[in-house]
Amino acid sequence: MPDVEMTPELRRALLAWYDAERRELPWRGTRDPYRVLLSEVLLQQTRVDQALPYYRCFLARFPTVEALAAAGEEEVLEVWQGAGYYARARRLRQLALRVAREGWPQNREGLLELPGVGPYTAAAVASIAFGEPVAAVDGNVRRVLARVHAEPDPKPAWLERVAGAWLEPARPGDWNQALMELGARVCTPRSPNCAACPLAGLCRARAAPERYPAPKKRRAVNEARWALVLRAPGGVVLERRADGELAGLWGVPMGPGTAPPQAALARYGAGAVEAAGTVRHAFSHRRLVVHVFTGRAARGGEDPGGRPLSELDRKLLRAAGFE
DNA sequence: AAGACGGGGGA
DNA sequence: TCCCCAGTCTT
Repeated sequence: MPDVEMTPELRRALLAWYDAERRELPWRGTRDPYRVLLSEVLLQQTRVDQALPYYRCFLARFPTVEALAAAGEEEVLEVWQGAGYYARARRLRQLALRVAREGWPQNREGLLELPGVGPYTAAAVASIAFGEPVAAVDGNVRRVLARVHAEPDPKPAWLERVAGAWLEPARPGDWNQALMELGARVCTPRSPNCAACPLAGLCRARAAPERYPAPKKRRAVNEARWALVLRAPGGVVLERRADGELAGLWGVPMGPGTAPPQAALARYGAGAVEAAGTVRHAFSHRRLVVHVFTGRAARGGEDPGGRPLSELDRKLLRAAGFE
């Protein structure tokens, strides 16, 4: 079957739908590459509603790319804490250092070289901030194109070709956002509202939209951990997590297994510890069951409010009686 | 090509 | 519960 052709009428219909129905978001209507980029990075694997407060706080704290470049990593994580995918924040700071030094790249190709900027973000920023006629394909666009073509397994090269053919070169930024907005508001993963869809007339998946794209299976792995919440003179014993999981954030001592080994207790100068229940926490591909233990340490200790913490560590502190 | 990386919300 | 999200980087 040939690709579905995007006609001028349908293009107008989608753009009209976008103009009328789009949400008013703080990053709409700006062409400042810093703001556009920040919104795109925040929206990587994150829903609009969740990203919104972070966008405001981040911009209030770091109004310009120069301000961000001047900040320390921990300052940046402080604002990002709770948003997840913390590598985004660290890469954004690296990006700022480079842009403050060398200036903004002027096209998709150049943006692609920046840390944390992949094919989607490069195309999104290039089209929205620079007006470059390039298609941005995210999860929403992927779903819309797969459904319109009844394509169960849309591959990147195929998406690139079809999205490029559909692009409205006169309004590339609006066109990309219109397609994404359609995916987010109408052509949703489950229960799409086909009756409200401006593209319904040409959609080949009308009979069974939820079959496209075919869901991929992933496995969840349960994992046992122990965690130590130790009261100490200065507050609670916290350490900075190394590279890997939750890298750069602070948290309570934690390790594999259902109880801390003696060596761990000795390391923090903790005597007897007491079981304080379990905390469950889901990561992308893992489900943690964390056995929490409380006790006292002779030295050390920090105020948890003064360090960037993940939601997991907040749960652990709550389980141990810290609010 | 596959795995790692957070957290939240909808069904 | 399970699934997915305005993805990117590393093996």
